[in-house]
Order: sequence, then structure tokens, then C-alpha cells
Amino acid sequence: MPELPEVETTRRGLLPYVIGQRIVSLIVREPRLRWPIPSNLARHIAGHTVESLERRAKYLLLTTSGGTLLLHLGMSGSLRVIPADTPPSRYEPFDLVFASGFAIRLRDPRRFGALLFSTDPQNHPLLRDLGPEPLEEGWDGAYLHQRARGRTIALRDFLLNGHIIAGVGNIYANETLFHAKLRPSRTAGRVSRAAYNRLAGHLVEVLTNAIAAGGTTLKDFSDSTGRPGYFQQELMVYGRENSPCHHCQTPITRRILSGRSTFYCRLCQH
DNA sequence: CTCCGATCCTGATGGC
DNA sequence: TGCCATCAGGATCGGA
Repeated sequence: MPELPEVETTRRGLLPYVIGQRIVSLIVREPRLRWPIPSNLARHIAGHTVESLERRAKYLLLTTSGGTLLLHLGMSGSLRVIPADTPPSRYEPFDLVFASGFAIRLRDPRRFGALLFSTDPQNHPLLRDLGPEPLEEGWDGAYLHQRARGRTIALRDFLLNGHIIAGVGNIYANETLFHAKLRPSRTAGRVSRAAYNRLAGHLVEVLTNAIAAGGTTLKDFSDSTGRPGYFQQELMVYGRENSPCHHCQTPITRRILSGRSTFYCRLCQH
């Protein structure tokens, strides 16, 4: 579910409720997520105060005076701010409870999310090898072109690789490729520097616009207040199989690449 | 190193 | 109505 814009939307919504707040407890109802929630996690953070809430790729890093919580929403996760006494329902694996009386609650039916702890998150195995943040300085089309050298992987899958560029998922990879007029199946190593420059610009634009719209709600994404995103209204190809291309009216094509759907316009994209 | 399929899990949807 | 197959926004792992 949530890609960079959805995680960023969640982060911004949580921010005012967590900064400077003291953590009272962690209530774990279901520890079996993507990785088990460490049983000793609660005692590392209980009583500590939240110093920052940052995002790296699709991870949220909640740093306290006692260490950093790593949160990932997986495919079906969403985080909500709720009064701490709100009765839980199914598929809500944990609450992070604050002295303010609010709690952060994860809802995650598929249990692909994660809650981990680190005192040195920069060097955590899940974060250590990530590529640059697409919305920060330090990368460009030349970087992508260089990293793609000699690789036969499809361009769509290249963009999904967080070790190349962080936080891009299937929706925004497909959308960016439409705007850059590149087919998802193109061999990454045979795409020109000029095309990568174009791609880099569109990636920044698509992600920025998606954040401004509060993310994309296809099925069940909601922000920290339970509200959906609106970027689905701006989607050009994703989920639009057989619908007319917004540029040329040709029906959008859906293909399977590495087991996952990819969408493109066969006239606009080459 | 690189590529790609299998895998974790549940829910929604559509065909018969 | 029920049953079954398919698909879903992630990303690690292991085999080739």
C-alpha cells in the first residue's frame, strides 16, 4: 500500500501529536508482523520522550531519548492517532501510548508491516544500503544512468529497487514512467542519459504532487486522522487498464513484469 | 553481482 | 449463495 508520499503524509499528520511527548507504554496485541516485534522493545522506550519523527524511504523513524523505533506499513498498514482508551478492533497489532492520553495505533490486516528498535538506525541492516531520498539533493539523472550501467533489469523494476532510489513503489514508478514517456519494460542499462534526466525530474514532480494531495487511496489508505488521499484523481496510468490515455485516448495497457502489474500507454511511451 | 520467482498474510472481486 | 482463482500499494530471501 503505502509508498513514499503516503508514509510522508502519515508522518506529517503524526508529528504534532508525538514531538516532545512522553511514551507511557507499548501495547502489543499481535507481534507476528513482517518480523516479530521484539519482546523487549517496550522497556527500551517506556518513559522516554520523542525527539523527532523522520522518514527514510518507506520507514518512519521515531527517535526517543532511549533509542529509535523503526516503523514500516508494509502493504496494508496505516497509523492513526486516537484517544488511548479507544477499543481496538481486528488487525490492530499495537498501540504506542503517550502521557498526553493519545495513542498511535497500527492497523495492518496483512501483517507485512514492521516495528523494530535500534540505537543506531543509520547502520541498521534495513536502512544502511538504501539509495538516496528522491526529494533530497545528492542524486540526479546522471546518478541513475550510472547505476543502471550494464543492467538488464526492466526500468520499472529498477525504480522499485530501494537500493538505487528510496521509497518508490509500483504506483509512482508507473506514473513517473508515463510522464517521462518511457516504457516500463525498457532495459534499464539501455536508457540514455537524457532520458534519465527527464525521468529524474518527473519523479520529483510526481512525488511532490502526490504528497500535496495527501497520497493515493486506492482501497484503504488513510492518513493519521483517517482521511483518504486524493492523488488517485491525478493518476495517468496506474489502475487504468483499457481506459483512454489522458494524452492520446489510446486504451492503457496492463502487463505483468516480475509478477506485478505495470501500466502504460503503448503510443505515448517508448 | 544480477535477475527473478517464491514467500509472508488477509480481503475484495469476479466467474461459474 | 457458495466456492474457487486471482490480485493487491512491499521487500527480503535464495536459487540459478
